[in-house]
Amino acid sequence: MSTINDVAKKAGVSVATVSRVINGNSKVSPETVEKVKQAIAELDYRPNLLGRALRKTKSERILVLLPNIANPFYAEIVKGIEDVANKNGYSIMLCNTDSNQEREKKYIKMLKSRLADGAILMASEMTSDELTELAQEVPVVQCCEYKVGLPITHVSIDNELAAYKAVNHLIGLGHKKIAFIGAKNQFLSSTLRLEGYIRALTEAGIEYDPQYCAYGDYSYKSGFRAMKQLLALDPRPTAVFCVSDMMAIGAIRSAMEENLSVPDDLAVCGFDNIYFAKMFKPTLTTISQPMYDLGCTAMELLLNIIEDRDIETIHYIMEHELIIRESTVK
Amino acid sequence: MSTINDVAKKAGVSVATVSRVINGNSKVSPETVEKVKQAIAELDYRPNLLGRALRKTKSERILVLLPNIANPFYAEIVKGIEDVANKNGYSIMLCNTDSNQEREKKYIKMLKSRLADGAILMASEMTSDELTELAQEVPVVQCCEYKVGLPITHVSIDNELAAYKAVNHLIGLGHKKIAFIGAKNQFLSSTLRLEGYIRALTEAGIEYDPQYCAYGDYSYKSGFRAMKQLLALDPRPTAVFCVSDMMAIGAIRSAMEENLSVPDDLAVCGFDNIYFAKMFKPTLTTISQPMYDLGCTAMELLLNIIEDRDIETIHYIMEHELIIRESTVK
DNA sequence: TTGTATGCGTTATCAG
DNA sequence: CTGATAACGCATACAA
Repeated sequence: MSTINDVAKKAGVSVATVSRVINGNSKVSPETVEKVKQAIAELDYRPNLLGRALRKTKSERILVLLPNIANPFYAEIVKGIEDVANKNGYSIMLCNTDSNQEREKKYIKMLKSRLADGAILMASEMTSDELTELAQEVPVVQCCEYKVGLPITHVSIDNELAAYKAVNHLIGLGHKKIAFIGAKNQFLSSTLRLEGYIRALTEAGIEYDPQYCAYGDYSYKSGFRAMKQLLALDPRPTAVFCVSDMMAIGAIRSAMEENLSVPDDLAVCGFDNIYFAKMFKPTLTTISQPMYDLGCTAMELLLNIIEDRDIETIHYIMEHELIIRESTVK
Repeated sequence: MSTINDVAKKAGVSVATVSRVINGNSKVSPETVEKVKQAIAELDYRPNLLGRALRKTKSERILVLLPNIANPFYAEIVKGIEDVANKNGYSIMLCNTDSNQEREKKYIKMLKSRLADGAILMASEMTSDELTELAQEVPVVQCCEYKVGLPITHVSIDNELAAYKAVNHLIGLGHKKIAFIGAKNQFLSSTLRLEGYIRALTEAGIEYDPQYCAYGDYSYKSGFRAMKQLLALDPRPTAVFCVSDMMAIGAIRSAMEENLSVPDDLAVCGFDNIYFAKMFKPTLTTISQPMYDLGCTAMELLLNIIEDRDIETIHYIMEHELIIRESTVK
């Protein structure tokens, strides 16, 4: 591995000149440029990014922390992040936390030690205090999940309203016994989606009954199990709103096992609009989050913070959409 | 952001001593240790990883290049990689190349500039020459996809045999007109799976007919389209072997649109055993690759290279399994 | 046991 | 336009 020194020697110039040629922001005579470029080519020299980042205290790199790369929902967001990042000369590196606090801590440590210029956090497991402290020290944007009242820029959708609309759709179809499959965790979206569910019921004069609420962890299996439990209820629910598409698909398979037809015996609504939602039979009614745009926006906000710094905290709410398909309507 | 110098001053010792306390491999008196630890805590000091890596020419970091994080197949491999890496004190960072040569180059550049100690490559777009040169310079292991005859350690399954077994299964069910949905790209697995398909046909005395072969890009949509095309053939195929589960699912939906029943009118076999394969109706017959173990093994081989170096090139073939489900057998 | 000095590979400042 | 040199933050050989 050759260094800038080797190049300088070979070209018969100083390292400063080599650096100038590489970075191209000062005047260097055409002949010297030629000599240096030749030497670089011959030695197959590439600047050491560690040295450069150390010197410039800037790495042109962004960390993206996410709980689970297997979730297609995040994959689409990441695409948006990457496109904006690359357009602006940044590279992004994905950090799979597996919802594991220890792993997340390790990546946060890298971030704090300037391995990257900033980070986008999805579904972070950190406490409010930790987050606040982190955001003071390093450019950070939260995407999708966030905590209320923190001085941290975030982008998300209106989860309460989205759930409200989904459940209203089911009510509009004439359903009275509408179940809910949610998630029991520290995430704000979980609370908000439950609240939206309750508000829609209440406004329609339907009593909210916790018995008709079951909880999972967003996965197919947990949705399957939750639905099993709900279908044992008497009277059986005729519709269910799930806070993730994966759980909704699990719920449908659960109903199928009981020889119930979807949507005739059970209407199912999901959340996220992952692309499997339309590959499925029946195709899935769901809330579509603008995943790609969420990613783009998060990255743009982060760039603002990185480049300006003392910009004010922004809470950005993006539009969602109820997509009606076969799982609720024939 | 405080540095080792700040800590040294605050504790009234030299930076060397601070460094010793942090790394804990030399003798330091208990009292000094205490003083230093106190200073570190008060300043909330964390070593700058760039400086450290630059000095040690070792980063304890691994890059994983993959073409598409949205593909659940890779997600599972990554889990294996991460588990082994973490167990050995390494962190891994995911680089999504999007099958884009330019993006891949950028990440390779980071690797070469010692931002990481090594890399695991999945479905690399690099040429044989580029790969060979890279492997000479940096610890590298290829996972799943590789090129024959290169001096680069890799781990994969026997793709030819797997395809052979899958097609043999279809033949065993009595099918004669067996179609193939493959992928036209530079990857060895594409060629090998086609070869396995041909060998199975030939051994069974069925003539190989290129007309019954269509090609896609592993995606749902491309599988859907390819099947449309094959179903227009006369006589219509009664079975199809697809080189990815996503394409197989697309093929099934295509058949459904033509009011064909799977497996009665068309038997479908996929490849990969992504977990959606068993969520689907009908559940999908497929080849299961040991994804998690592939990841673990790739990482272990990489660690060997990193820690020993002039170890010889290893070509590791792992076991696969034909999993028979509803899409081929009632 | 501790401190001094050097170098990892860059870029930036300051002379010339 | 170019060169010498300091500095980024850290770890280590060598001295004390």
